[in-house]
Amino acid sequence: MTELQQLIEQGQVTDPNSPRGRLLAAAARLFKEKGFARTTVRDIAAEVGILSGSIFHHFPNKESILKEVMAEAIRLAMVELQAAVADMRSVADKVRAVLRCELEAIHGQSVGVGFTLLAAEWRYLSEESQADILKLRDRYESFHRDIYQEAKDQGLIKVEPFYLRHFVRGALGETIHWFHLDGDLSLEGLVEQIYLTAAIKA
Amino acid sequence: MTELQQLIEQGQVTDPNSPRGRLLAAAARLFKEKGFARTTVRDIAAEVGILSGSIFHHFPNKESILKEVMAEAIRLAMVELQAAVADMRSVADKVRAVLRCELEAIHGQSVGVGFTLLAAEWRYLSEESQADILKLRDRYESFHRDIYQEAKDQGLIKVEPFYLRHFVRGALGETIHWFHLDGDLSLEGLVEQIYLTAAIKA
Amino acid sequence: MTELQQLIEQGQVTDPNSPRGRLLAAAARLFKEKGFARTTVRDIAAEVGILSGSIFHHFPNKESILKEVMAEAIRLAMVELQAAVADMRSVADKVRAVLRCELEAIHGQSVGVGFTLLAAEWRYLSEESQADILKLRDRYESFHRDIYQEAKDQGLIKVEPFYLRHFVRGALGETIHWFHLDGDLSLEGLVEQIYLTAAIKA
Amino acid sequence: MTELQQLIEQGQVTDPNSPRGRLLAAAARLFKEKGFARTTVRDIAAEVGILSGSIFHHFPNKESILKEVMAEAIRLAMVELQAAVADMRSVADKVRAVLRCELEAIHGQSVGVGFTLLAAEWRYLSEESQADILKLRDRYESFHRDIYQEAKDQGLIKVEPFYLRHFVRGALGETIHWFHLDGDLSLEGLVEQIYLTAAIKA
DNA sequence: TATGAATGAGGTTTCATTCAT
DNA sequence: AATGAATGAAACCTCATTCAT
Repeated sequence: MTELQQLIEQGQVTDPNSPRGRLLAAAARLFKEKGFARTTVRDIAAEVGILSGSIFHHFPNKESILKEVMAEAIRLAMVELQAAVADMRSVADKVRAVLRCELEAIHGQSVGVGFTLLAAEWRYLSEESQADILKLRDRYESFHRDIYQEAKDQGLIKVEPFYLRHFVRGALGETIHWFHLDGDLSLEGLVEQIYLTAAIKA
Repeated sequence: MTELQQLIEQGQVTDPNSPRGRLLAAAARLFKEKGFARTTVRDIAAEVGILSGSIFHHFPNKESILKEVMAEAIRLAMVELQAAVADMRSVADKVRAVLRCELEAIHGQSVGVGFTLLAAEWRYLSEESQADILKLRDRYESFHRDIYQEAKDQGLIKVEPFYLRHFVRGALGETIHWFHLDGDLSLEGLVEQIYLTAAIKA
Repeated sequence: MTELQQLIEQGQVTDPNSPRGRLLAAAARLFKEKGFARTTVRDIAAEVGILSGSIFHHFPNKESILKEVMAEAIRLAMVELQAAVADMRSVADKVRAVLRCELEAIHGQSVGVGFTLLAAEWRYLSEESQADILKLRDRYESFHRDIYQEAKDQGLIKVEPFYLRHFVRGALGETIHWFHLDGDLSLEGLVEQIYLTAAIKA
Repeated sequence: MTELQQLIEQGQVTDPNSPRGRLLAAAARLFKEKGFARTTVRDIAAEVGILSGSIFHHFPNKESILKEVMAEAIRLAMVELQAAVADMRSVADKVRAVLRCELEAIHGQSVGVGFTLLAAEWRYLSEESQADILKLRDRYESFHRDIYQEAKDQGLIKVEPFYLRHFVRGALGETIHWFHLDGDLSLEGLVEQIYLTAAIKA
């Protein structure tokens, strides 16, 4: 994972082998499984083998864990997105890359499981935290929209990139509820279905 | 609202003017605003002007309020869906009708606000309740898929109805986060954008 | 049940077929089964097919139900005790009669099930109620002690009646936890075992 | 108290000076005074100077406190019973020792006050807890019965040990309601009265 | 950095009791 | 006499957070 190591060195993502990193991973897993509100700090602590009081040496409070999980998920998704598109020449390939990349963030282990939480547990972030995360997220969203704009300029799609991105984000996010990596449809196949649905082939 | 009155008389939906009905409406509103976990029964009770203990004359526990909100939202959405499609002749009109109908359920007041909660607070339902609600929801989903199947049979769309429905549900559900009835884009316009994105016109 | 009818007519015991009487019987049964504290007025009301609020037309509060159950149990036990001894000539027969009589009150249906509660739920009576019930109970206890005094005067037993009555009351009360009417030992046999243990035969 | 220290070291009884131990002692006292149902966890916490929430660091729920009070009372009573009988040679002395020992458990401070609760609050134990405590209690009861069997073998008593033990347990338990250590009758005198009542002297 | 006991506010739920109908 | 909705106090319990060790 070259991108991951790069981010770790830059201090933008916590080393998953550090106590803090293991805490984040455990929290992300539990938040996804049971929801933020139903996950107790005791649960998280138990998951990494420490006592609940010790968590507060690493995070000022429970909410900050959620915030950090989300922040790291976006940072990671962002670099992976850039890397995925970098190799692509045609716009069609770029669109497919972008779709695949987000699906991997949702279903894969690459970004931890934190990416999913962005939608599901958004409400449990304080307003300040929401603002902070929104800034990170905006760059990520712009990147998507820019690709779609390119596609529109080339006549590949008809809808406004602004709308298309919202539709696609919703459609991809929803896959968490019905698509499974080990099912009949492969992730690559899922990309193709989305592509087919939303884009107009030449 | 003829459909509503009909459901009330059938006992499938609580009269919004009854104590229980006002409780459900208040709960739905608060669940949507603050989330199920952050809403206390005291909040709900205060909203309708009773004390928290009195809630338990109407519902056995807090979760059952959420369940009932969801159940009534689906029942109402279902009859509205059927009514909306009933008038339509062409498949294209039917597709537009189901899109508009679901968007109205999400953004309008017609179905209360309970419809939104189906996705957002699903996790807070016990397994038994989830199973019960799923049964209701299955009928609703089948109805959508059947329309899409018709559209596919007539060459209007290319993707499998199963996938398309999931994509559309995700895309429409996501609108809660960015679309507002009093914004630049009308609901009718939103329907058209979705239609344009997902369906291939002749 | 001549004694029962007599008491009913005197107004000392409630007619078991009246609403109030059925309430008392149901309460006694539930108090015995689950304990006073764990029995709700709703439980009692449900048992006789009315709603909880209606109970308070018959009793000022929950505690008064317990008190009345106890009071009627003692009144009934008292007349049965007197009747049982009336026929006996020898002191030995009288002693056996009072033992049998108390065991019947504990295990039989004669006194309702209220007699058992005197010991088990005594604590849940207010001080005033305790004083009232104690007055009733004192007559009952005196009756027992007087028989034992007779037995002592005739050299049948050695211990002071005061102590013996306490010992016997404890021993008989405890039978509720291990003796069952449909077991190997008959009630008559149980009387004999107690008699054998506590009294010295000639 | 050598036996107590021994049990503490074995982890079978909580150190009365530990937080948990003080909690148990306070709970036992309150349960005895007001009954389990009327004693609130706040009461118990206040008694040892902590807040109610802190109780749940030591016990999972209120019932488990009662269970532990009972369990420790039996464990302690058991070792004291064994110690008391160990010194005795004649069966008559053993029987007296056993009676004295149980009376001390009921009236003394030796076993805490938990022993009394075994009878009085038995109902408030869940079925699982009842089963657990019964196991402990069975050993204790067997010990008593074995002594009585010895006495019967030597012609000291006539009744079956099984019945005698039940009678004696009831009689001794009842003393809680009328016998007081600082009254006219000494505990030793009480032992003698019971002995006289139940056993046949040569 | 970790512990673990304690905090203290707040949560859901229970339930005897009231009262207008 | 009965209903049934509401009361309101109080119950048990949860849990993020603190802090001395």
